[in-house]
Amino acid sequence: MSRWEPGAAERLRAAALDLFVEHGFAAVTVPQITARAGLTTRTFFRHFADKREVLFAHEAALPGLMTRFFADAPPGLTPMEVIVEGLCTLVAPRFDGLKDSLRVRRQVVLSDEGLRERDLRKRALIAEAGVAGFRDRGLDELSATLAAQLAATIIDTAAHRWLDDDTDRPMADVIRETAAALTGVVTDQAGTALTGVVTDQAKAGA
Amino acid sequence: MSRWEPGAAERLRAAALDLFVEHGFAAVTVPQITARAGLTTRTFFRHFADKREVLFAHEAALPGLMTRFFADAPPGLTPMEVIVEGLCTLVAPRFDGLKDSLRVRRQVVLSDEGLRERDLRKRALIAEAGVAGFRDRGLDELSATLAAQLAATIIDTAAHRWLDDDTDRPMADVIRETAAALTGVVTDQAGTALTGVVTDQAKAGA
DNA sequence: CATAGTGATGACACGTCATGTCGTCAACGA
DNA sequence: TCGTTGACGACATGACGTGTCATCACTATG
Repeated sequence: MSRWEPGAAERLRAAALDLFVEHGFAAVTVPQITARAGLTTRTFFRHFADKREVLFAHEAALPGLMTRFFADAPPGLTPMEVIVEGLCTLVAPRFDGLKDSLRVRRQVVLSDEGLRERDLRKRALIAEAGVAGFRDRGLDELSATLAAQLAATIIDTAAHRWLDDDTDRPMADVIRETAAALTGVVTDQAGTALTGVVTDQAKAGA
Repeated sequence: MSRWEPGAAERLRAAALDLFVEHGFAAVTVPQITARAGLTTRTFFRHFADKREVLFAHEAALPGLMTRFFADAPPGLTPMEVIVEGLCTLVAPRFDGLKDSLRVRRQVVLSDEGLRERDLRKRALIAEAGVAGFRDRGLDELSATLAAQLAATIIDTAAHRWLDDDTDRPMADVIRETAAALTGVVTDQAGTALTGVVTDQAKAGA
């Protein structure tokens, strides 16, 4: 038997999320969180760098996965194909089936400026990881940077659309639809052939 | 004669930048800044919401300008044309001729996690403003969101490339080049005009 | 000239965040 | 058995950020 109850980090995370939903992020103090989890303030900062991080630690592994997936994707795929495949493979499974809890988390994040900032930093870390992957594929620095930014834009936009959607559409579909729409905007087909193109691609993908 | 020396905000900004360059952002305290500017701590927070904001307040007007420019651009232009014209008109003049001071500022921002976060938040505010403009142009919500994200990606990437460039190339040129490269990545011409390597690999794979 | 209002600043107090340091105690291995 | 490791508690500290009130030049109005 251990001297302390196990799972300190997870208890802190759960306690923090509950309190954030109940009182709002800014109104909750770290001592309140640790009191509910049965720990001390100092222990909170041993597990999380700051009060915000408790809402983002769960996705710490994503950047590394992105780099490897982009770098190892079959040669011959276009950048957009690599992006869509990578996001559907790595990201979509982290969304499907978790819509309710992710909606709660998003509401908390959007309610606080500081949390929005941290959210954007996490997205930027994913993009930086993507740059490394595309560089390993042989893309020049500029193309790799832009491709990684596009990936970040697609996952971000798709995530919001998926969370706003009330059907059970799988995240991978939304990702493909968003990528197609982005191609349309860049090539100036915005709104013209959009609907038809998207459904065809979505059906092909499913 | 005034009771206090005029230009309190500008004095604070200059003092802060000097100290940040000299000691690093984290090592500088607000009382140090205000002491150099001949003011009190409380006055600093009357002019800037927090310690980071002193490095970003100068671009507070950009989002509003972006919204109006995008919304008022001549009808018939494609989204990418609107983006490039808007950025060249509104943003490029804020760069040309200021390369040295902007390089100093970038170095400070990149040296601190918190400043990077704030930087990303400012970019996101520009993107949000862009969405409003494209919506006013008649684009659907998804296309407007993606177009605004593309604009943010282009300005961000172009700014870094311009700062890394040692020639006197005007910012507008870099913006156009970056936009063209982005179109190339999306339509899979990445490297065609740049290296030629990737295209060969793609053709071999396909 | 007198008076009241406005607005930027100084002065002070306070709560929270974040970190450094040291002590405690269980678990583990030689 | 004994030393090491690692998670946590306890305490102290400094900086951040905010609320509140007083001060004093400037301005408008009569």
